[in-house]
Formats: sequence, C-alpha cells, structure tokens
Amino acid sequence: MSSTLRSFLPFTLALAVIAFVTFSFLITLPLSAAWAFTAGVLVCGILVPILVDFKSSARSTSESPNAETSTTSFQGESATLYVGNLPYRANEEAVKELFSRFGTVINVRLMKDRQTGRRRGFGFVEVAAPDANKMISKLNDFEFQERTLKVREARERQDEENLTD
DNA sequence: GTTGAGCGTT
Repeated sequence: MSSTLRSFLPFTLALAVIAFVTFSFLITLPLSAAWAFTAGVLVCGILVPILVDFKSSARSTSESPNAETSTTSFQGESATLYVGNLPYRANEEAVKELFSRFGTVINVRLMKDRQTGRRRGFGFVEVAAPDANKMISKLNDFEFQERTLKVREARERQDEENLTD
C-alpha cells in the first residue's frame, strides 16, 4: 500500500520547508546550500517510505495486478467469501463467471491439494464488500454443476472488518 | 481416471 508514503509526506514537506527557512535566515550560506539540504530532506523522506513500501508490497504485486491497479474506487472494500461443496471439475474461471453475475469479483482462489495438485472442492472468492451479502444470499445453496454450493463469509486471514450487519 | 466434509496461500 502507499499509506506509508502518504503518512510520511507531510512530515517530509514540513521538514523541508523548515530546513530551507532555517538555512536561509540563520546561516549566511549561499542559497544553493539551503536548496541542497532541502532536496536531501525531500529525497530521503520520500525514498525511505518508497523502499519500505516496495519490500512489503513486492509479494502481493507479483500475483494480482488487477486489484491494485485501481486506486480510486475501492481498495479495502473487498470481502473474502468461502465457497464450499464445489464440484471437482469446476475451475476458477467458471466460479468467477458465476459470482460475477451478482457483483464484482476481484479474485478467485480454488484450493488444491499441495501434493497431488487436484482441487479440494472449496475455495475463496474475493469480492467487492457491498456485493458480498448479495452474493451469499444468492449463491448459497445454489445448484452449480450438479452440486449445491455453500457460500459464507470467510473466517480469517486478511484485514477485513466490514461485513457484520 | 479415485474422494465429498471442510475455512487458504504469497
């Protein structure tokens, strides 16, 4: 996330202004020195948060470019749904297609056996938070490829706190 | 090529 950068920016800018004013008034240095110090404050104050962000978001950026591209509409407004009783032959594309009828699907993860690689019959669908309850009510006990789906709100993992009525 | 209640990975 760029929240770290946003929280650092005001301090960086304020410190840069203070540094410039201080060096301009109190010390009889050429103006280029004040500018150099100001630039140093700005660069360090911006680079440090960027580097911190880059480390923490390096793993999540590699897999999901779709969810992080839009930084305007909804970022943390995503809810994770548990989907159980899935047919083994169902793939992520079909699940995404199904859930997309009732809202915005951000990501679909069907859990597979780590050893055999076969699907375990359940997965997690990350959807837009306003559509989560709609999808649960519409798709829970829904017949999908001769199986009755179980759709619920996911229990743990990820910081989501926007689904309790 | 199998199974059938279940809450997971970078």
